[in-house]
Amino acid sequence: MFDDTKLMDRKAAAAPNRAADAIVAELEAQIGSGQLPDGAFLPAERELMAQFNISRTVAREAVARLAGRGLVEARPRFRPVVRRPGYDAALSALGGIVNQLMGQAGTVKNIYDTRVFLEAALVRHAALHARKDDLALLRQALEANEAAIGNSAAFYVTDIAFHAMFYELPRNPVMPAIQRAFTGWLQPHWQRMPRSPERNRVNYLSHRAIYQAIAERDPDGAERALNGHLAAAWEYVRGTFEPV
Amino acid sequence: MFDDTKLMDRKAAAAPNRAADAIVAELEAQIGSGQLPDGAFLPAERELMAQFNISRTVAREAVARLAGRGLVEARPRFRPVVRRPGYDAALSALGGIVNQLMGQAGTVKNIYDTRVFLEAALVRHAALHARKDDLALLRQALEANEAAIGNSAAFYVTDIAFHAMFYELPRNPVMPAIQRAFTGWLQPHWQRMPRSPERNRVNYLSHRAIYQAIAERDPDGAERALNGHLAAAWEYVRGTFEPV
DNA sequence: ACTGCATTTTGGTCCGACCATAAAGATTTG
DNA sequence: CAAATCTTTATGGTCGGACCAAAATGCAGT
Repeated sequence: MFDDTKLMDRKAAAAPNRAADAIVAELEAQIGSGQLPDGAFLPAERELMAQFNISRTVAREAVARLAGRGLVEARPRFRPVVRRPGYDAALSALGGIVNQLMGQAGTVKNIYDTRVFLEAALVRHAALHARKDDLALLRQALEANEAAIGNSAAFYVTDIAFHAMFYELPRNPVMPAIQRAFTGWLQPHWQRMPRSPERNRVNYLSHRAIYQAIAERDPDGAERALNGHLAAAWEYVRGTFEPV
Repeated sequence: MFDDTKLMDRKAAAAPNRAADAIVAELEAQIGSGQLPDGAFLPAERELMAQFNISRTVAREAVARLAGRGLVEARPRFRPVVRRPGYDAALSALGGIVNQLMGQAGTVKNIYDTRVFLEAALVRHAALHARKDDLALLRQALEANEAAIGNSAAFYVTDIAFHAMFYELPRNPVMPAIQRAFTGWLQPHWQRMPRSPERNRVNYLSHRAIYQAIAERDPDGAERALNGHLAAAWEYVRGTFEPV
């Protein structure tokens, strides 16, 4: 049709903007409106050129922009795929920067403290509001954790799964996403932590204490148990990245 | 010279990667190590070309990548400036995606609930651990809030400032950043909320109740007051974006 | 219907060029 | 001499065309 739209967009953008901005906005809208459904291929770069009367440079930049925002998944030589963003995608967008932050002193501690703070509130919430089936799932996770004491790799997995229960309980999809983000960021440090069945047993006992406090509807006890558990874990791993 | 470096980089990248990745990694490292201090100019694109034996295309993509991650600030026609990332930069990187998420049903509620959940834990923490000077600051914020009851715009600001105190108290720099992120995301909705001195007074009274509970070292009371306050606020604004 | 090869698409990279503006330098002016 | 103004240069933004390698596709042969 007419490319009046393009010209108008350029003018509408008062500040000296990039040409790609208009394309990004348009594609963004199409993704948001479902016109480009999740999983669909983004128009090929050469198609975008024709559609928007732009050079390939701009088309590529627009796609790169969208990829940076997580709206499309652009693997090196594959057709970019539309990814309707979820909470995980959002949090994972943080990944890069957080990893950079991790290089700075005190960052790991700050992030870990934040996690502890949130999780303390979560166990408290669990103690107050967990339903019977929630408790059953929690117990199940606890038992899986116990069964894995002898296998440090499996223990790590069940450990995370146990903690994950707390994030599931509020039934707010943001919470599990936050947990996945936390574990992802802290994983590199945690994996350097020496593990052993003895150590696993200690952690398991902590988990059990937390579970019992929750089952007894004792928020303070649960919070205390969790804080003790995570404080101990911190002491155990701090040496691995703070060469003080 | 030789483009051996380039070729080697290509090989070093096991998977069929983008050439820009190597440059991104290098610049990232230089930023992290302080070799490129905060506020410094990034090498010009044509310099990067020479330095890394790459085409301008790749140089530009690398810069764009860094800009996407928030490590450099690339305003349209200005030299890109190095920005050592902080917690704010990290969370602001979420902005784009979250805004996209906001278009989906239930997202605002989920994010708001997360905020409420966290803030409840924060007032509880405040009630238990606030020091005298903390309380003084909190009282000060409360009084500023009271003084602004007649001016809705000012009230909005002091409202946020009052809540901000809770995020400051744990002295974990992540918390204030989270608050700024929350307020930034929710702001568009909140601003559509009708405001009035009467409404402001109600909110102020809620704030005062929270403050009093904290001053009395009553975590449960503080949490209850906050939850009531924010639940009421939610009821008040839900109509503005859920056309149910 | 399946397999394996040939063709076409498509993203990745390079090159060279031009423009507009920001930054820097030279020049005029008060 | 300093300030304002003009001129040059540096730099990012965009364009068009080209080539490559890998992915996707089509086709042939079994």
